[in-house]
Amino acid sequence: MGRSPCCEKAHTNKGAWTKEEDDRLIAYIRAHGEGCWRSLPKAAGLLRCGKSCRLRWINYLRPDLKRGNFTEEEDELIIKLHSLLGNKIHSVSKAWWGVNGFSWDLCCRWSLIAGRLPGRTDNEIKNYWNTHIRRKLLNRGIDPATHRPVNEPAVQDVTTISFAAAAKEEEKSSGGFVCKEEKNPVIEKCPDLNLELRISPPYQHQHEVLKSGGGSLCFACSLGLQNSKECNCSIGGSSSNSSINSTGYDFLGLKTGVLDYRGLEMK
DNA sequence: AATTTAGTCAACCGCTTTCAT
DNA sequence: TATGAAAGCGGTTGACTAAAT
Repeated sequence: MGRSPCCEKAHTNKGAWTKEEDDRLIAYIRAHGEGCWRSLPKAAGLLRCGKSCRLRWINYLRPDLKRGNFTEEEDELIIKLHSLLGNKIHSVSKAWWGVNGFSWDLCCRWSLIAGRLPGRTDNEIKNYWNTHIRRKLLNRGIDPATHRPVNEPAVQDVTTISFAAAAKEEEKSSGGFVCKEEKNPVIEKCPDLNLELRISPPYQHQHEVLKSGGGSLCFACSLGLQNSKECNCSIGGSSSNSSINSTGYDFLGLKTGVLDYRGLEMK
């Protein structure tokens, strides 16, 4: 059953990589390409776990990495993307995202943000956020977690939707399997979850319009934010700014094609 | 010059999802 | 269908360096 173990943990090096290890890894990947991390260490003559090799390559050795300082443009893009993707929507159960047609990928913010910044890694962006941007936002008087002004009173009694609670209730009464798609969500108060980023099931109307060649979704709509102020496409409910959409620009000031969330899939 | 403190970032850890068996 | 390892992710740690005292 299952696969064989990836490596013998007792015989693997840990800690900082040496120049020799780097060279071996680079040489091996140049010759054989990326992938099959499990067998790579042995094949490359490295006393490292495959996981460690993958991390070293992705975060440090990849030739397409852009080393050096982040530009002002990159800073702003990270902030904007984080404001959209960085909310704590993890608090909604993964099961719910799955059964309701959402991709859980949308919650993996650092990798998504990294996907929009060529040559930057999720680890690098994560570190940069924690060491630079967080402070930068605080200096601007903005809470880096919520992207709201720091002195703005905290939103109390944030209403959240717990599908887990509904499922649990049903599980109790039915004594077994629950088809979550049929359950009504239970509205509960949950002070620790800020759902500034609104979520909703896929919007059928959008697909109808798209099918009939009526236009393309803006980035916000693609994330289920069609009723939000970020929406600027002709399909979204709140915005009447169809002229913006017709130019193909989304709220980030970039071409929709660039930030179409279908292009935000995992690396 | 020595010590302490703060900042940076590579690497590790633990978790979830995916996929081979 | 069940099982368990691989892959991939975000959070955290700790070694290192620079600045302050």
